[in-house]
Amino acid sequence: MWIHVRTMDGKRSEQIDGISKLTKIEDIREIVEDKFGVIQKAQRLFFRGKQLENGYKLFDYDVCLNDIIQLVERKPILAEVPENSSEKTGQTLSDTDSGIESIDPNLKANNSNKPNAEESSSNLCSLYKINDLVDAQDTDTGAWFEAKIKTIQQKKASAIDSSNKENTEINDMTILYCVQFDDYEDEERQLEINQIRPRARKLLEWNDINIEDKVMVNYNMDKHNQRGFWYDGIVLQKKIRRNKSKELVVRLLLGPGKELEPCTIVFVEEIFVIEKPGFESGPVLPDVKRKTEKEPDCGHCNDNPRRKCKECGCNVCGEKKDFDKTLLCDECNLPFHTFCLDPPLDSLPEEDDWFCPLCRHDNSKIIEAGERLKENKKKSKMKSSTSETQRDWGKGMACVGRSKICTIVPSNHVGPIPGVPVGTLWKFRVQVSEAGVHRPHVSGIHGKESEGAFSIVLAGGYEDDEDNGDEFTYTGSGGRDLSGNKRTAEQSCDQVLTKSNMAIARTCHVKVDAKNGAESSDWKKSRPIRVVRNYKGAKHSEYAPEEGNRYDGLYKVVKYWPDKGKSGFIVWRYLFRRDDPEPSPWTKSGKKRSKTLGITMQYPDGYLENQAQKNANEDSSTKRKRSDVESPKKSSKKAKIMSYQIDGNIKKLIMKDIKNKLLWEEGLQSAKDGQQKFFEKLQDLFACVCCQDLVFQPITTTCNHNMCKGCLQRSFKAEVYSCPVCRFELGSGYSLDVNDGLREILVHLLPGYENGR
DNA sequence: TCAGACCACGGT
DNA sequence: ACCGTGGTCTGA
Repeated sequence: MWIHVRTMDGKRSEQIDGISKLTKIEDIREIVEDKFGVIQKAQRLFFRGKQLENGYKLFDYDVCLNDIIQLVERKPILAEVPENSSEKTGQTLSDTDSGIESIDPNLKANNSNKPNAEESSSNLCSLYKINDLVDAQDTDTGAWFEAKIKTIQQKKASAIDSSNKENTEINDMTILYCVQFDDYEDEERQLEINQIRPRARKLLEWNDINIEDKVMVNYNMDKHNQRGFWYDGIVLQKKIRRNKSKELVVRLLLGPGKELEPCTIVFVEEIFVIEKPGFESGPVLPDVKRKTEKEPDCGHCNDNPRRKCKECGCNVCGEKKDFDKTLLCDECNLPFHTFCLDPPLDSLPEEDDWFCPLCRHDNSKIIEAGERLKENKKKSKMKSSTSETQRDWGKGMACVGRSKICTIVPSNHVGPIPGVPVGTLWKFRVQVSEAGVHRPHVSGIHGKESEGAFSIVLAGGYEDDEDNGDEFTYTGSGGRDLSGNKRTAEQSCDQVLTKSNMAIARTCHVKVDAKNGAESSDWKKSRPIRVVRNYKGAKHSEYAPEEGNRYDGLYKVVKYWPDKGKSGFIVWRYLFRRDDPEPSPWTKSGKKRSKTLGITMQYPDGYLENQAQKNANEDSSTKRKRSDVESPKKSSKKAKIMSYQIDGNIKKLIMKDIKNKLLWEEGLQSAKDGQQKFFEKLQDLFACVCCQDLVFQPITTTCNHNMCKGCLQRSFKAEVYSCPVCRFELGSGYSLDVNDGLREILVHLLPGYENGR
């Protein structure tokens, strides 16, 4: 597997090859140190807002193929603390409450029941005190995190503005607050007063939210519809959709001069009031943790500090205190108070490893190190977490997920996928799924019993299937015992005409007969099914591709019938016949067409680089064997790629779409690189800035930007009358006229794309 | 070298 | 909750 690491500013990006989903974070750090020259300790790695911690695997964070991890270099602490001042105010928190020191006697620490220290220091005038629970802004991301003030320090004299020199009183501007983040305990930051405020705990009712209000919202930079971090934002739009769902669009404030808009907020029930500085305002609210993307560390008690928990608190008494007197078992990783043990320990053990009573006596029940990870319902049920297998399944393409999804047509689309010509080749099934041609990852049939089948794959799983190219027989699925996560097995019972078997039968233009099967008297009226041939079909078929998977066009079911297979059990058979205007890829004209279209084997992004890296490593380690490992693209004789010929009528329409003249120029240019490139570009050029999908009922504004009519309407209903792309003021009277020319072009180029909307 | 074991993912 | 015409690792 391979992933990418990118610096937060996006200036540098590197592909990391040859890793596994089971690769540990510390190993990633080592590679990052190599490639970026950032020492491991200074690396902060983020993925979907989560900070990656050593000891965990990529899999634990759902890092998948081609995902991008962001790298932030931890900045050295800038401020120095004068020696005398550190004695007075810069006290660090010791293990008891005695370390709390009040700086301003008038302000009471909001979480301390200790009376204020009489001998509080000097003339410091601060809004906060040590141990105050605050929201603190992370300067790298601009997000606010729940944190606690650990120390309060005075800035070094030289750092103080010279104009303040006369002023001997120390004010808030000259104080640095050292805070510790709740979720990242090893993170300490020195922040200024404006980066700290009381924790947001007051929820805002929908009706109390007004345009232009500054509020605190949850937003995920990568996956906009998922939970992320907490940011400040200015409300731009507020809307209730017809289905009563609410929508809030904000401009995120990420720090001085850093803003981001428009951002659609998903968690509209969790809009918080931004607290005024200081704790003088009103009673202290109960401290209930805001939900962030990070899952609770303890799935048992949800990190509720008031709940006794034998998972994250002492395993004997459940209390969550006296952590300095807590031992962690080296095997089960559970915490134990020294004084709760039987017999209790007076001091911490000398040895590096310590085992709890249970693990010490029972050597048979050794739990793997790193086995006790974050509780994750789904993952804990998975085989990998229950069996003690050492198998590294995470390296290759067998267990990868999709990294793209086809949205130009709905998943139940019948007929060809626009922009995917007959003959298109993909190395892996997962890519066929990504392209939308055959969506299931493993299964050979895509269809619903109620809706019929959409596509099938011929992969030679049934040896008595016959393939004559333009006509073939196909066997249904089922009737096998696949327990144990197997893919194939002997036929062990009869197949029935249900589920996907029924789905295929339904497409046949004849009344369904689940008992005897049926034959259509007019097979051309059957519904078309996309057919993909896999190289494994070569076992019994001469029409299978040499490598990977090939889209062979549309076929229709002529008839289907139950048949006694070699095993003696009933299987369902189907006769498919080709009915597609595009020539079959194995014919002369088909081959020619493939050539002129410039069809080459498609590999996943980064695959060739990864292979090259792999080969380079092998060569350097075993120099003796110089077997030229298949270099997938031997472009010795460069086939001339024919530029994609756009239909004359469509070209005329394009010429008429004057508002998008520049975009079309770019689009037409890419047509010279072939059909594939053209369609990629098309979807890129005409993506709606709001929903990121291809524009639906496109509106082209006076400022020449395109967006869906619905998306712009939403903006208008929230009384925002400017262009979502450039903020050009369109005015409340702006008429939402669909650019019919553009719409017609898109419908012609991408037939079916409107169906799913 | 190859058959067999076996993992997660996406779809119903 | 269940299923499946992938793809890769392992051990004979």
